[in-house]
Amino acid sequence: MKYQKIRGTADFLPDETNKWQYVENKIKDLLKQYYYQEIRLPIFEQFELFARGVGETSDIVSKEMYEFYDKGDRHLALRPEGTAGVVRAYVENKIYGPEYHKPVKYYYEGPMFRFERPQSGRMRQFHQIGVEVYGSKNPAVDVETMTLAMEIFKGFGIRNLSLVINSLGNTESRLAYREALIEFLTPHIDELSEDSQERLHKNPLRVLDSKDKKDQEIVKDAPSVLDYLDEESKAHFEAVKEMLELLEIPYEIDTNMVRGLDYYNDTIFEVITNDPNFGANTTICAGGRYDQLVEEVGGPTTPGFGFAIGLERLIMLLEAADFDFPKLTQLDAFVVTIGDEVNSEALKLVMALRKQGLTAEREFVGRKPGSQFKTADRLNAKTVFTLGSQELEDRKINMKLLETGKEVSLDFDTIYGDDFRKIYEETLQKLASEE
RNA sequence: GCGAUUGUGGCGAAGUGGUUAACGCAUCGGAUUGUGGCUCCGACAUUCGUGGGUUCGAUUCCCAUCAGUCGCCCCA
Repeated sequence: MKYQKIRGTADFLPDETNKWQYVENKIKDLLKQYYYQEIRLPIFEQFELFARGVGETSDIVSKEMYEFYDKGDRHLALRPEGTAGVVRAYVENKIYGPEYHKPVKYYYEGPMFRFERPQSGRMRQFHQIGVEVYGSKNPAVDVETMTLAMEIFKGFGIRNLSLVINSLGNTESRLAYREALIEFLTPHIDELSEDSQERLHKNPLRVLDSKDKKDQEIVKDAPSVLDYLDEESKAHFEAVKEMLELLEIPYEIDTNMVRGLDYYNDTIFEVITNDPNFGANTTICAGGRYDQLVEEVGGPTTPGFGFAIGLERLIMLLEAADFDFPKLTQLDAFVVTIGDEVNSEALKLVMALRKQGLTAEREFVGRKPGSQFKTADRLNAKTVFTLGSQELEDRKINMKLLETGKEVSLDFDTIYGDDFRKIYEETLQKLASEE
């Protein structure tokens, strides 16, 4: 094979896109109810935006970004996540201005890029749908947004969902906690896994969610972030919990849950499923509050809250659960052709059917009638119109309902008439009710 | 970046250091000059991911490379 797709990318053939369209549409419908509006942004941005926004030390920036210089020697990167770009657009377009109703609620959808080792549910080009809310520190924003995340998954009938929350507090308290954590872990350094030993000084919070059994054992007794929150953060977290209870949304607190991206503060959350079809606990959605990022990117102090859903993972989950994706395309009519001499009339016929709003396809390659019927069957066509030289001569054609095998003869004049759509529907009814 | 594993027609899958590379599905043709889901017959890989090496001979052994899958790291 001469050319093959780049590692970690995927071709989505119609069987797949059918599922994707269904899932995307369903999510977007729900987003509209929450008054989210779509924002579409470039796939590449200045490298610096991600470096500053996501955090220079994060793995995403330091080793997983697709970065390059264009012919104008600009240092660019393919977006590894959606939030930084949305924040940039928010600032650049001065959405913070008074004419925009606050909070501003945007959603985005599209491909993201990370140079990682491909694995199930993890591509180098992958897709996220995410939401961002700007301009309110109200804990109700946190709760509304987390609720939305949960509702999206519930809408697909996914069971065994849990909402896991935590609070990181503000910058100062996080620093204080970081110190305390290093102090706690240092005496155990020899017992920690190799990975965690490395993390200890680079990003000690990451030790908290190590998968290593021994690490987990040690970390169990580690100090909790929640004990380091200041009054404001504490009140905020309390309010969030109360509102979740008010809405009767079950949640768990995991004080060891942290974030890979550096910009979060206060509330962070994940939606986790332990659907038996899907293996172990899997995070399908993650997000939280980021009150410094807009300022970091050059705008006025503006609180933010958001989350992103990995679409590949969501669809994998649905497939594993044998989710019944409705077919988005249904062929109303298939035109069977017999003989070359009907070629032009078949074209005219199929166009006329489409003009009536019907979904129609015809035979193009001149196979034998039996095969054409088989195809019509396989394409799940409702009806078949059989066009041969006899029909051409008589100006009449048979319309057959595949389900029952019943046929009726129609004049060309009727089919080419302006109100054929109505006649078509009535004929369908009639054929279906016949013995 | 690390580790494991796999790579044979459109798909699934057997197989072997020597040459006719099973079989199933799908597809196409015929039995049945123009009507579907059954049956029967026939066709369909100058070739076993790619490149190199060992050998008289390699799809089979070795090396490299590309790709898939799974785990670690990381993350949605």
